[in-house]
Amino acid sequence: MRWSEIDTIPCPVAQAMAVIGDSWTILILRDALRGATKFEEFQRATGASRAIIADRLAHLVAHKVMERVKYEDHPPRFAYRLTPRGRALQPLLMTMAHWSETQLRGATRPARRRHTVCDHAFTPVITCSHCGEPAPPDTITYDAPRIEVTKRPRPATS
Amino acid sequence: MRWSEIDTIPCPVAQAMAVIGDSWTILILRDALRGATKFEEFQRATGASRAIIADRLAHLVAHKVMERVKYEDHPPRFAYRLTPRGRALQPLLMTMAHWSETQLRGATRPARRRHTVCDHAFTPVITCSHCGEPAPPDTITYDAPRIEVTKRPRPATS
DNA sequence: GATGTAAGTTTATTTTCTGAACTTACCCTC
DNA sequence: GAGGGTAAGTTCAGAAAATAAACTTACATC
Repeated sequence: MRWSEIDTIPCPVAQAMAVIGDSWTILILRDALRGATKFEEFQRATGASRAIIADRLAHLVAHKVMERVKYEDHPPRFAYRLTPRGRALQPLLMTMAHWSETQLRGATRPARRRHTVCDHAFTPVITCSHCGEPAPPDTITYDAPRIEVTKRPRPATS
Repeated sequence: MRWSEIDTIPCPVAQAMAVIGDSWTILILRDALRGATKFEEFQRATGASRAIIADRLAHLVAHKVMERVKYEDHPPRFAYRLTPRGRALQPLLMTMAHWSETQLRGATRPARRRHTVCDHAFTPVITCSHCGEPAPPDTITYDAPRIEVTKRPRPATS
């Protein structure tokens, strides 16, 4: 199976990867969440080739993660802005950064996130929408385990 | 810049992508979190080519996200298991699946997650480690905005 | 003896990426 | 008014990576 066909897999993770899973795309989204909007900004900040930036931005626009808006007519200039769907990726990027900071000992010191509600430095904690308590991996089960869709030949009737 | 060089970028997100950002890798991790351990399981569940599975598993092992353990000597058989570092990716995958389920209208119906602490269906909510309240994107600021590391020539003193 | 399973490796072909230059269109400075 | 800068791409040839399919080793089962 080709990578370009992952969007045919009926799985939420695969569907997400079809939209944001290409190489460089996450870095583009990282920069968009930091405020980048221009083609050149994405190119410089990511370091990817211009052809890749053009391709990935078009892909994100096609999937309504970003929108392309003209902000100047002569000469034509465009800004790429996150849509609500794109802004909804912030928790994903934050979770990824947190994993990186806690699990990989790189040369990067942790970002200092501040919660403006309580005005304190914090780390993200995933909790349960029902009881509000933390929901670490070992406290989670799935009600309807995913069923492996296997094609089995139907017994011939003719 | 080549994709194989992202690991040189001093940014937590880029460092994470260097470890888990290749195409197919997230699907391999998805299956590992679902309980897959064998080479053939990963190959069948993801649909990627055998060469890709071999390459990606080796990469994950090299970065201590998975470990390769022999579970049979004659003939040699190996299992790939998540390390603590790998299991720590569960929140990332869950956040991704949640984004997909809420933001993409695919043919995939939402997984029914259950929190065993309160025994209720739930959705993941990111909260603040300090006050415990939800920390949506618009309540988060950064204390030390990332500084662009630019080399500027030191004024000559001789 | 043939088939199946498991864990890969090898190979030829196809696809994608990279770096660099090129294009259009305007503005600013000397 | 010539040259340089900015912005948003496109084009192209060469390099790198992915793909499908076959092959390998080693055993177990039919």
